[in-house]
Amino acid sequence: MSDVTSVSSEAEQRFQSIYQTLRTRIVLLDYVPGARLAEEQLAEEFKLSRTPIRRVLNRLEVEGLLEIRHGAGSFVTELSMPELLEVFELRMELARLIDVLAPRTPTPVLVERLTTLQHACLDIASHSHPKRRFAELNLEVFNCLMELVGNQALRQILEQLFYRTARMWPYLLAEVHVSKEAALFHSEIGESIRLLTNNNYPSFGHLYRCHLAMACQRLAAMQTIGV
Amino acid sequence: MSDVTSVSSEAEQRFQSIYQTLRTRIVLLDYVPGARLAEEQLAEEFKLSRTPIRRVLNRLEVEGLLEIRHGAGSFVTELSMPELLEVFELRMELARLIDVLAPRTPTPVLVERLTTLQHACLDIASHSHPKRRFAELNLEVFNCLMELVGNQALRQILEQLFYRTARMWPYLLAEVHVSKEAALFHSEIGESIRLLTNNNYPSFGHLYRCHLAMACQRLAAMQTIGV
DNA sequence: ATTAATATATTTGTATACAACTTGGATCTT
DNA sequence: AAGATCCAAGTTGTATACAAATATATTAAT
Repeated sequence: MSDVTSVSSEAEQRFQSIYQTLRTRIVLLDYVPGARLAEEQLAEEFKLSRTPIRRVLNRLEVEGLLEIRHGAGSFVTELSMPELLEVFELRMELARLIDVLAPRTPTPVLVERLTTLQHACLDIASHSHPKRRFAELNLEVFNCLMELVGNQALRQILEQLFYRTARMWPYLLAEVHVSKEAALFHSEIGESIRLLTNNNYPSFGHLYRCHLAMACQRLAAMQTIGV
Repeated sequence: MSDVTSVSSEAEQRFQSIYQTLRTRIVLLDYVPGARLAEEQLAEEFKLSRTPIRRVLNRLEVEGLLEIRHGAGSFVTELSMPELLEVFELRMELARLIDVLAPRTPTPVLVERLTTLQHACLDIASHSHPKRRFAELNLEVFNCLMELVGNQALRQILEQLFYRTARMWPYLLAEVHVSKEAALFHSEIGESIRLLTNNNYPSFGHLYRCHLAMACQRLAAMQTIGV
């Protein structure tokens, strides 16, 4: 994605920056579901007028992370379990396509980044805000792995869907289970690295699918929300 | 999609109307690749200011149909053969998922609409503008078929990808081949109807995939464009 | 005549004032 | 006191003036 959206104009850079910032805040639950984002307030924070802010908010609405109501405000959307499961199902099927559609050779620097992130998983439990830290690492790992997707259209879709479900971790995960989940994540990254360094990268999609499937099961086991 | 985007506010209705209008114009080549869309001009046409028009243009840019350049204008994107093939490949794989993820039972009214559209295919050749007519019917048939997709996330994605490739028909198809292509389309719709009325709808995705695959082959056989 | 530089016109991006709408509270009625 | 009504404050949507950037035409230099 960042390859496609090659930063061009000044305005585009600003947009991307604010867009990614707000998206991250939503996904990390800095803005919890139901929270209101005031345009004026954001405009002040980013030292801009409402106009460019509105463009970002509109985009986030299209992506399903915001709901803008005339005269009322822009509200972070709620998570609904049926929707989460639906999107997860789709992500699982799409994962298989990673192997089929133009898989990319992992670079050494990618493997190195993954290894760094894997080690960081060990420190999640001792972090000041474990759940948030876990969500952060989840985000970073995802961004790494997306480099393996050669089909740009697929990549864009996977990204969109990821950000639609990524909130579930800090939202649903009980504080007591964070360390267990972190350990699982650590081993998952390890498996990915082993596969990638053994030149089996064209079956990475399969592995990723497995990880998603297991995550989906754990998700379904968590407390029911939404409809 | 039209179920999800349940028309709400006045502004949202206006947006949807203009958005779909412009998208259709691009897909039907009323706006050819490379053409410039002036905000001021569109604002005049729709009796609005530039502000809501810009929202529409931004959305079309995200969908890959426009490229907006500061100080220069908003230009309809060019078609590139590699991108078309890439998106087609993805659409083919996604088609299979229609059967897996919440397939919907076809309603009698849907079958009736399809039958009407099928008959309309016979009149394409004698139409005043055959290629455009063909593209129109292609659009309408697609909208019908999307009713069979129960997974909303999948539906949204299929729609997005469709509009990214739908332009190829009026763009690449030679005038002499329109009647041949129309006949093929006629029989494809026929096959779909037969399948749907035989209560075999859970395998509709497979059939759709076959149709896409054949279309993709014909596409590849057409004159090379882009890179 | 050709080319480079400049100026002007055109177009998109931003800021801002105002309109449309929603929400919460105050006031009045019963 | 409960409920309905109305008003006012606050928020998003739209229109518009201006800034920033680009493209085109003009002019000057070689």
